[in-house]
Amino acid sequence: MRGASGIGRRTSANSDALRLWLRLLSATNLIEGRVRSRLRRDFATTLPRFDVLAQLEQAGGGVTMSELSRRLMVSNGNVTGLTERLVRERLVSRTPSLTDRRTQLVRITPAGRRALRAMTPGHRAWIDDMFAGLSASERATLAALVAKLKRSVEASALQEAAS
Amino acid sequence: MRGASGIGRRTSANSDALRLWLRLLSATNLIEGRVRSRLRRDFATTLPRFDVLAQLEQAGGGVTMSELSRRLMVSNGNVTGLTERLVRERLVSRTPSLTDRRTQLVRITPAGRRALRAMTPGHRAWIDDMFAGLSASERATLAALVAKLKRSVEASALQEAAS
DNA sequence: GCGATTCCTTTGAAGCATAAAATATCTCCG
DNA sequence: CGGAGATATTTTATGCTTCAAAGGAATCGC
Repeated sequence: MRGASGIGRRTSANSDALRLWLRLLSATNLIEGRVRSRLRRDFATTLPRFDVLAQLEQAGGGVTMSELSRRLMVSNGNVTGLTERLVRERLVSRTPSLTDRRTQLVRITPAGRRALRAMTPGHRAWIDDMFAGLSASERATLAALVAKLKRSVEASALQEAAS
Repeated sequence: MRGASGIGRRTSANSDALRLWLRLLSATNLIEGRVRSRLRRDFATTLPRFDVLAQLEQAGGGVTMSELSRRLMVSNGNVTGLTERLVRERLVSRTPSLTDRRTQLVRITPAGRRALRAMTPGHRAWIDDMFAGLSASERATLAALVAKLKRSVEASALQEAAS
């Protein structure tokens, strides 16, 4: 577009990918922002807190800090502060492991489970509303393409790591 | 839309939307994280800084703080600190408007333009690599669906604002 | 002209996020 | 057994982000 002489066939593909990425980012930011502000307004909480509770509930038993970090896709340093605040609010418990003195086991408390249950239906309804403009088949196509994109990104990461 | 009667049929659609959303979020987080760490590693900068420079370059002339806030889709308060740091690094200038004493005009400096030009090709190549697993037609389909999703989200926002 | 309202920006408090270094523990190989 | 490396977690420094509140400045209505 700005390149004068036509860098070649790849120019249009490149711009396509960049534009697509910016569009994707803007759409997810839009959704994420709305979820965040509704969580704040309706439940006086934040998205990371909600995510921690949801992951702990889904995990069932106790989860190590590292495992939580992987599941949330955030750094382990971050997980320390995150659970710290949730422990302070009594929504989560953190106990040393009996078998490995390096690790802590994080669990959702009954209060945490109550809080999560109070939020889940609303949360699901917001998402549903926001995606309502897409038909079921469009959602299926989108899901497949996003899955493929994710594989593509992971492949590109592997390729770079190998060099 | 939240009406009572059709909970039966809508259940699976709901889970679909939620799963799709989580997948979308995880894919964008993956890409964003890679862009962020490469910007840090190769250019010793951050994504928000890059975004500010790119927006200012694209804007051409001076841009008010509010306009920058809208373009970046971040809060006003955030823009203050962001430009603050970039001004300190001499990549951006900030001058009071002559016609409206409430506003500041932010501009990219020659040094900022140089820095941006140094980063742009690499940035575009990363994105291109990460999207390489999708064919041109898949990218086009994805772009169209994301655009439609965005409209859907905006419609849902309007609808809520009206109530 | 003047008051009310709206707009632009900054400030302050809290939280979220990363990377890098420090600490502690575990594991495994010799 | 002992030490080298791997793993789990916290700490530190820095930066990004939001919301809410507050200030000054422009504009609208009269």
